[in-house]
Parts: sequence; structure tokens; C-alpha cells
Amino acid sequence: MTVVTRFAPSPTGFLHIGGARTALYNWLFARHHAQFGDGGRFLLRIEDTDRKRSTNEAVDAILDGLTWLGLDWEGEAVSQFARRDAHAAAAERLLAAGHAYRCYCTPEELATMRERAMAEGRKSLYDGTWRDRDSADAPAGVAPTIRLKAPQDGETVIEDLVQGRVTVANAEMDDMVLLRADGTPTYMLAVVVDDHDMAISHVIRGDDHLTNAFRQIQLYNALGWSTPVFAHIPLIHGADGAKMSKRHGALGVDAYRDLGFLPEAICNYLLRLGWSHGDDEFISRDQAIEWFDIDAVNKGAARFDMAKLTNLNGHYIRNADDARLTELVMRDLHARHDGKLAVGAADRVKMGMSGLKERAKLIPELVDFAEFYALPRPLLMNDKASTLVDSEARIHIAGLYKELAGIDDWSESVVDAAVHAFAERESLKLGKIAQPLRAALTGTTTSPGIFEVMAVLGRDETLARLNDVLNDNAAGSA
RNA sequence: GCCCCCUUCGUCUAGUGGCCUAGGACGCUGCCCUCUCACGGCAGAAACAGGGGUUCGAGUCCCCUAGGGGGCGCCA
Repeated sequence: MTVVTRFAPSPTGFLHIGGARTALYNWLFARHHAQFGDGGRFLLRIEDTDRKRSTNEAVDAILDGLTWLGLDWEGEAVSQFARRDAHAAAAERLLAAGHAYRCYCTPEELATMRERAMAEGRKSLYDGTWRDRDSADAPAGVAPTIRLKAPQDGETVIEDLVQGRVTVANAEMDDMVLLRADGTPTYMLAVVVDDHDMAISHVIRGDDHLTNAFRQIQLYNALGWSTPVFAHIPLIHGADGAKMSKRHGALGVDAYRDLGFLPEAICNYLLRLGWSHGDDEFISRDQAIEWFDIDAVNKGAARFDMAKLTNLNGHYIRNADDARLTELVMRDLHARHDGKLAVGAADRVKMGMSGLKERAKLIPELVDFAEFYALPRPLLMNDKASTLVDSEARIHIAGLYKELAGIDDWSESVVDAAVHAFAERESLKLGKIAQPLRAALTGTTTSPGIFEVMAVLGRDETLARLNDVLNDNAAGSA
């Protein structure tokens, strides 16, 4: 059987982190079966039946988010709203077959019904007032909803790939609304009809939908359709253990991008949050496709841990391509300095990237580190750096300047040897000269290895920066 | 309130009755490496929610309690 999965977000906001994980699992499951099984397809459906809350901006944000994460879907995204005729037709068919009926209760009547049920300690259910009543009794001027005539005895069972066998008594469920008074389909009807028509084989979604699944199974049965396989994955909780919702600290994937996370780090983190493959932590996309299986998905909710995500991001930055990182860094650098960068800044940043990326966990950190390569002289020094360049240090720098000025064959190993020789001759510990050098050349107290910095900067720029310090050309401390 | 689900270090997790004096990762602490900061290496503190069973033997199976989560819309 070929596997068909789907991600079905409602476009009422950004693609949040929980949604991203659901999409990832669906994508991975389909890809796995495409590569190692009998075929797999991943589809996208926008659940926009709630016209009041759906926006095109949200649709774009979701599409952008998925694209950025590298989760591509097959074909065009399906608009649920556009399929309303098919939904209505299914409801009419149920009505004709006697599996559904018209309900003339007003929203006010239903509200009091709910309150009373709650007060009496019962589950708040529709009491079935119109289930067996003749439509001839209908009050004038009330547009009816169409409700499913759900089974009242027995139980509904779901064999969930994650949660296992879950059973609920049919008496626990009321007759759900299929078509609203205005003729538009409800979510329950729309999902079932769409999943069926899209030939979805596996429904993988958050376990907040677990109880919905029971009602959906009733609908599938009434419609005479076979049910897809369900897999309800646990929700992601915030650091405080409470659910992570849009109004409770959940960020959109775009926010994580702006914070400086790489998509592969987010995917790796999300994959490991609630799923595992032994002790493996760093999992490439190819490995994920090969290894991913619903069996290994945990049942309990997991807390979102920014520190671990950040650590993972550092790993992916260190392993990222220099040209790609340079592009990201230069874009930010231009924005930060209004385009006022040194000539050849991008080349220096790229050349120095291998040393830079070793020390950053987030892209903005990388930008901070790269700044000294890209800025025009004279460099501004931060406070710690300027205190390092005291009168004694200046004497050393002056001496070293003469030494370095004599070098024609400028390379990391040559300047390294020159500085070491100088330190030895002056009976200085290397740090005594390396730190002031770092302050002078980078304006900071932390940077990649100082000889690497000198090599990337080149002979002329290195000497010019040293000269700036010796002549107090620096524009002051930053 | 009612229904459903969950429960191993602070966090993510390994663990499918004996290999567990419970392993890995993040974070934390100490040491090493070292021109700074990282990276890396080594070491350390840190968990089977509680109580009953079943069994020769339970983190692993069953029951109860507690705690947590989700659902109960003419929202999705």
C-alpha cells in the first residue's frame, strides 16, 4: 500500500513549532516509504473553512515556513474552503440515507444545554432534541444545522500507531454538527471528506485530535468509507511544562530563523523531541528518512528546551558550508552598518569563516565575530580591548610592527613563527603579546586564533591596524 | 465536573523480565588542551512519582493513588 500523508494547518497565524514537527513527521514518514517501501506522498491542505479567522498572510507564512525547513509537498496545496461543495454533498448523502438529521436548536438553547450538563456533572453533550423529531415541527425562521445520527450504544475503538488501542463509549459522544446553519461544513465533516478524497492513508497529527478521531471514525462509518491509520503524536510543552500554544510562548518558525537558527538544526531537534533512534543525537536528513518510524515515537509530551536546540545549532553552524554562512553574515552586516563595510569585506569574512564558525551557536553571534573582518579602519575598540593596550603593550606592538613589516612572504605559519620569535627574544609569554595584538587587530578580546586573523587580514591591513593603534588613530572605544 | 491519554537525571531520551551498582545528549561543576573565546578530551553531581501485586527475579507486566496533559463549539 502506498503511503499518503498530509499536513493540514489552519491559516490563523504563523507556522508554530508544534505544527512544524507534525509536518516533519508526516514528511519523513512519506519519504521513508517512498524510498524504502511501496511509495509515499506528502500532501498539504489548508484548513481555511473558518473564513473569519483565515488570512492569506497566514497561508503564505505557513508555506514559507515549510519551504525554509525543506519540507516540500506534492502538488498544489488544497484549499479546504474550495471543496465545500463536496462536503455539503456528503452531508446531503448522509441526510438522504437517514444517517443525519436537521437540528433546529438555536445557539442560545445549546449554550444553556451545555451549562446545565456541566452543572449536573455530566459531559456537556447535545441532548438529541431533534434526532427523532419531524422537521414539520420546525420553528419558523430558524435555519437548521445538519447533525450526524451517531450510534448511541457500543463503543468506538481506535488502533493508534502511537497511543495504542484506545476505546471510548459511544454514549460519551453526541451528534456532532456536520453542516452549519449557513450551509458551510464544519471541521469534522471537512477533514473526513478531504482525507478520503485525497486518499490519505495515514493521519499523523497532534494528540489534541485524539478525541476528534473517535467522532471522525463514526463519520467514516456512516459514509461507508474505510478509515485511515491514525497516529496521534504528543504535544510539545513549554519550558514550564504547560502546553505550548500561540498565546503561551510558542514562536513561529520565522522567529527561530530570525533568532539565528538553521533549518537543519530545528529539524534535527524537532525530530529528537519525542522520537529517538537509540542514542543518536545528530541525525542527517538522509538518516532521518531511513530511520524514521512511528513505532519509535514516544507517548508522553516533551518540553521544549532552547538550550539544547542552541547547542545543536552550534553543531550545524560548524558543519555548514562557508559560502552559505558568509552570505547570511554579510546580509546582516550590511543591514547593521548601512552598507558601510570595508572593501573586500565579503572575501575576508569568507576566508575567515572556518575559524569564525567554530565559536558561534547562533547566526547573530557569527555576525558579531565576523564584524572586525568587515569593518573599515580605524577600528573601534571595546572597553576590555582598550585596557589591554596599555603603554607597555604599545611598546611591544611597536617592536613587533618593525618585525612584521619586514615580512614579504605573509602567511599564517610565517607570522606565527615571527611573533613567537619576537616573544622569545623579549622574554614575553605569548599571551603578553597575543592579547594586545588581538585587541589592536580585532577591537575585541575574543577572536579566532590571532595568527589566522593576521593571515586573513593580510600584511597591509594588519600593519595598518597596528599603526592605527600606535598613532592613536582609533576613533575611541566603542 | 465528565471522558481519554501520559509519568526514567533539571530537560530530551536509551531501556521491550535477568546484559541496569540504569546508558547517551543538553545544561551544570572541576580538570586538561591553549594567544582569547570556542571546539575537543577527561572526570563528577544528577532519575526509574508513590503504594500494592504477579514472578526465582520488575525501570520493564497488572491494579490503585498522586501529579501532569488533552478533549468536551454551528473553532480548527
